[in-house]
Amino acid sequence: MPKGPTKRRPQTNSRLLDAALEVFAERGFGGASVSEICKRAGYTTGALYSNYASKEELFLALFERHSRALADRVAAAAEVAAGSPEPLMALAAFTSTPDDDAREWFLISTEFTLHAIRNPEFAGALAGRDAQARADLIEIIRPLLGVTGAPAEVADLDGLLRLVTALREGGLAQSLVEPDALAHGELERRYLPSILRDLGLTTRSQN
Amino acid sequence: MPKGPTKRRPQTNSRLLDAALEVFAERGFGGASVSEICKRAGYTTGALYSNYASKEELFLALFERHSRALADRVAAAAEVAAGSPEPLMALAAFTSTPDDDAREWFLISTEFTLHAIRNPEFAGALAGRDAQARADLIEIIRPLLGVTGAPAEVADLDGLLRLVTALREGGLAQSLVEPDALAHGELERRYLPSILRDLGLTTRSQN
DNA sequence: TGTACATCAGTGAACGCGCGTTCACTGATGTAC
DNA sequence: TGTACATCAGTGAACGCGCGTTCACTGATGTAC
Repeated sequence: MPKGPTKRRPQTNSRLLDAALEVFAERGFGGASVSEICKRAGYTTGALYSNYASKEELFLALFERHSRALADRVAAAAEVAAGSPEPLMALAAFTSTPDDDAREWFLISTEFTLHAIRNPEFAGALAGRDAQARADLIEIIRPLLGVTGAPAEVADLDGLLRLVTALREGGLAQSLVEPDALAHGELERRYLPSILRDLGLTTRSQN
Repeated sequence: MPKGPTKRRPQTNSRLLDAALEVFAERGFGGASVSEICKRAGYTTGALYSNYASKEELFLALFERHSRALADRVAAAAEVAAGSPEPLMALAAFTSTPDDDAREWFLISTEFTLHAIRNPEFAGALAGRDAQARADLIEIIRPLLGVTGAPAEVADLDGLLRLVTALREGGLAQSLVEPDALAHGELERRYLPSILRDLGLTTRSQN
């Protein structure tokens, strides 16, 4: 006599979320249909409503999972940055997504951003998550700067990370619209060094 | 016996486009309903189909009108920049939208971007328009640089304008999600001067 | 200037379709003995 | 270890609703005379 969730529940759940990611990315929240999501996940629509109260709740659950994935990437970035001669540039490059899921990652992130701008209650959640990600990155960066003697106290690192985020998202939009005109990460590679130099944050090397 | 479009046609058309702008911005393409657009414009749904073949054609017409508006802003920016001691910064600030329609402008632009990423045929149209806008801006910038003796030939102005665009769009996304955390145009004001200086493009003043 | 009337511009009811959601159900799960 | 059976997890048909689109129509427009 089962008393709690069974073993297959989490699997069903994650398949639904995988499918939701695909369909929301490809058609947008309004354009995505519940039945297409379920079909792609290999279930009937009832399965979705056995797991979530509504299409919007599924969307919010996807946001939660996406947020955990972001936190994982941030953590992974720590290791890469620590071993690099130019930790800030390494972080900027690594926090960017690998090329093959850049498209889906951008589409769903943008969907979250639009949802936030249209729904102030949700904006708080998105802002909080992004602030947390920046705070985690700062924890990584600060000691690296200390080690190399950069003037960590003058730098508004949070502002700098906002800049990197804007550059990444804005650049990605252009890259995805015109893949041949602008390579992924091109803007960061090209213009970030000027800024880091100007802020006195270039740490170990100088090219 | 009228033989072509009548006088009231263009007015109907522009009211439909006004309403479409509002509703597409607020609900997204998939979430916007044709009947809400028509109601807001003060017509019945038949009026829309007397002017456009489908919801998507209306969306594309809105894109065309938006593109003309962008060209107008670029032209207006020329005059402001010419009279400024720091023409590049003035351009960056002016090409940014006035605060009150920043939100709607961002939402609809993002809707266009998403549509482009999902529909390669449309991506060409969007890329072409943006390339034209950058080319027009370069026409404005180049003589200003010449006059002040900056090394215009070393600068990849098109790339620089891509950077400004990314900064504006990426910054706007953050400002609109968290209005109190980041002011409109803050990133440009704060970080562009470093880059211009680094590229040798600061022209008349230096603060 | 005024009227006739062909053409144009919107009306508004109706269309079928696919949407998000519900629910009575069947089969799977896994604990208790 | 095996069986009984309470609970859980999905099924799949059905729901009403609002969607995008169509079309026969009425009234507005504006040219011709």
